[in-house]
Formats: sequence, structure tokens, C-alpha cells
Amino acid sequence: MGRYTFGKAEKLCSKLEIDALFKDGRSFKEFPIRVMYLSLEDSSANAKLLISVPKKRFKKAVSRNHIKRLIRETYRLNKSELIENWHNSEKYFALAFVYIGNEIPEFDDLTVVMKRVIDKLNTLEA
RNA sequence: ACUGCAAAUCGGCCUACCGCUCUUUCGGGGGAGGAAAGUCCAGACAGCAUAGAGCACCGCACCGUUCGCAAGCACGGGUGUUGAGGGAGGAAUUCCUUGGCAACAGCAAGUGUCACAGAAAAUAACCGCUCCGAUUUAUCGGUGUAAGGGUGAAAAUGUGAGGUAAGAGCUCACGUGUUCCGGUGGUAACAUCGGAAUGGGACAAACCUUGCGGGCUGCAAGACCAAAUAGGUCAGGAUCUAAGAGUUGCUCGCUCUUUCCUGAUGGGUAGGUUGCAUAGAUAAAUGGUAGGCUAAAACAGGAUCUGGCUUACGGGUUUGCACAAAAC
RNA sequence: CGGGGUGUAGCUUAGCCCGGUUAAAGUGCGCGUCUGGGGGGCGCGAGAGCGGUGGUUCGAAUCCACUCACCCCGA
Repeated sequence: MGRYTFGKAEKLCSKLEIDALFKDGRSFKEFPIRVMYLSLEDSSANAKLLISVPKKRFKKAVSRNHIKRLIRETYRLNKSELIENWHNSEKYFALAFVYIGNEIPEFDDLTVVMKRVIDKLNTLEA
């Protein structure tokens, strides 16, 4: 079934959707991640995600890539509950995770944060 | 052996589970670096421009070889300079070995600058020296001179002799620097020998002069496909007795434009394909967790490609050089 | 990807083009003084060797080369 996959359909690629998300989307913070979300009419997947790490805070490409990979892994391993919920209620969302911390996080700490983010998204939209 | 220095080189591996990207004949296969970086140079490639020549602007500047338009880079060589070691000598100095650096064409084309100090920083004259004149016999004025003094980063070719009122390349000898000519060695830069002329302070990373080279812009270049909306062109139709223009002396009529509908068409935007690759996308792929080797491994992530340069870097390996005293 | 700019006292700037004597100013800091005290005024003083390395030159913040850091612009 691919419960822990993260393929292309689940990534936010369209420039139009990205612009709409940053213009009209709502957001909340769960340090060190800022989450933006926007309901979509119809889509290929129940949740399409975009991960961003600002260049101003992390000068080196290696650092930015590493943080993006960590966030992607934690999301990939914890998202199944959220996707199931939205799939049952036929909701479609565009998501953006922006890293606002100043240091490179540890995997275990980020897992805790990501679980709280998933919970919040579940309760907010339920 | 250890340690230090220099150079070259390597740039974590294995196992399990969960994942990413490209490709596929659906079995599978490929998947970041020595610097991928900085963007300091250069080229390939692409578009535009282009009769020929000159000027401006920019770049380069000892010689040879590979590549290249010229440079750069690499290797080798010359010259200069600087550090270290050694030899000769009383010293100045000079020779040899070795390492670093050099934007090493031209101030003898012109212009400009040379602070402070000093008389004077490039048509030299303060003290001094010489002669002449005056005189109050302390000195003053004039002429000549550049040996000596002092200043400075730098003071007008060094030593000796002749010469002179005193002196001076003023003359001569021996040196020395520069330029030219010739011989020898070398592909050449250059080295060396002989002769002639000459004595021009430094600075061109000062303006500049000479020689050589350079068209401009860059893959977000460029090529192709192309929705919606608005407008363009063409064709057909409708509305007309509405408005304007043309035709005409005037009216009618005719033609065109304005309005609406339908169809076609070219340009072009979003977007896509290509350019684009034996890694290769287009919000952009190499990761995460656990364990072991052993301790966490360092610097660090491709966006058109290639070569050079520079910078960052834990640890390992190899080679070369140095290695005091003591103990064995 | 391409292009441009800036580094000088704690901070903000000048000086750089065209090299020269002790690197200048404002603000901040310290001390003194005026005031009953604060604020403010006045006076005095300390504080940088010019981002780094190398070169040219008698001499470099200034000229040149390389390099490090930061900022901005185009699409």
C-alpha cells in the first residue's frame, strides 16, 4: 500500500497553487516549524506538501538539504493517520512547512514536533 | 623508531529496515566532488551584428615547447632580487649550492611627481676654495669652481696621475654603467670577448608611447508547441436610414469606418517540449534510523558543458630532508 | 546564472581619485567643572593603524594582484 511513501503526487509543484497558498493560506507555528495550509477543490492527493528552509539562516546548501531531508523523513513516517482522516472525509489540502529555527535539528526532537503538527492539523480541520 | 618540515596521493566502508530520482526490453540498471564552491581567467556552444580601414576603450608584455587569437596555465631555461648554507678575503666585496618572488617592452619621445630635511630634487651652489676690487684690516661686494663639509630614500661615473689662480672627464690610464657594431657559444632570451660612442637621478602597479590581441551578449542564450482573455488582419452575415469621411456644384446613390454575430488566421502570455549529457531534474532526486569496523569521521551538494587558477578540509598512506643530549 | 558595491575608534561617516609630517569629525565612554540633585552646557582625556596576505615605491588607509566577509540589483 505504500503507507510510508512520499512520491511526486504528494509534492506541491504547481506555481499557481504555491502562490495561492502564500497569499490566502492560514498558518500556525509549532517551533521550529511554521505550517501554512490551504484547502483545495480537487487534487491528485489528499495532502500536497512543500518544505522550505530560508537561505538567510543557513548559508550552505548542505545544511539546507539536510534539514529538508529530516523534515521530509519525519513527515513521511508520521503522516499516515492524517492522510487516512482526510481521505475518509474527502478533503484536499496544500501544505507548506517553513523551518524557522537557527540550528540544525536532531531527528528525535523533530519527530516529537512533527507528531504535534499532525495532531493540530487533524483537530483543526476535523 | 619517534618528532618536525616539504611534496604527492586517498577523500569512509559493511549489514538490516523504511524511502527519493532518472531510465527500462518491467527482470532490472544508473544516481554528486576533489574541491561539485568562489566566479578570478579562457574556450566550446548559441543568438544578434558585420564592405574595408583608422581612432577610442579594454586586456597582455624576458625566451623556448604543448594548447591557444593573444594571454593565462604546465614544463624547461635566462636575468634581476631576496632568504639560508658553504668557500676566498683584513674589509668592501665576490664565487658556489639551494629555496621564494618578479606586471623583467620603453623615463635616451613628451608631460607630470619627488613630502620633511637640505644651498640645490634636475636650467645645482649654503659653508668652503680661488682671483679681483673696496676697506673701518672684524669684513663687504663681484668673478670662477664643484675637490671637501653637512641634509636626505636618492646629490650628477670610481681610483690614480697630469693640469690649474683654485678646480672640474678639462686631458690621460685603468675600471664601471648604457647604447651601437662585430666575433664565439646557444633555437632564443642571454652569456662572453673585441672595438666605437657616451655619462641620460628615480617613478610608467603616474599620465603616456611602442608592439600584439579583442565585434556584442549570454543556456534566464536560442529553437519548437501553445489554453483562456483582450486587441490585430481577412472572409461572410446582420443592424441600418444612426454618426463621421470620401465621391459630386447640390441631392439621391455608392464605398469605407464605427456596432453585433460566426468562421479563419498570424503575433504573443501562462504553461509545456527541447537545448540537456553513460548523474541529471524543472519548487528541483543520493536520505533517515539502528548496529559494527573505531570515535563523532573533515570541508562540503551538480542545474549547458570543458580546461586552468584560488580558497576550505579531520584523518590515513607513500617519498625526501633534518634528527641535540642521555640510556640501551 | 549574470552584474554592481562596501569593509577605517563601540556606532555612523570623512580621507582614497591626485601616495608624504600626529588618520579627521559627530555620537557614545571616562574624568573634572557649573547645579541642592538629574538633565544639559563647558573643559580635558582615552579609544582605530585603516578586513587579510603579498607586491610596486625611499615611503601605502590611498596604487596593483590575490583572498575573506557582507550588502544590493536583473530575470
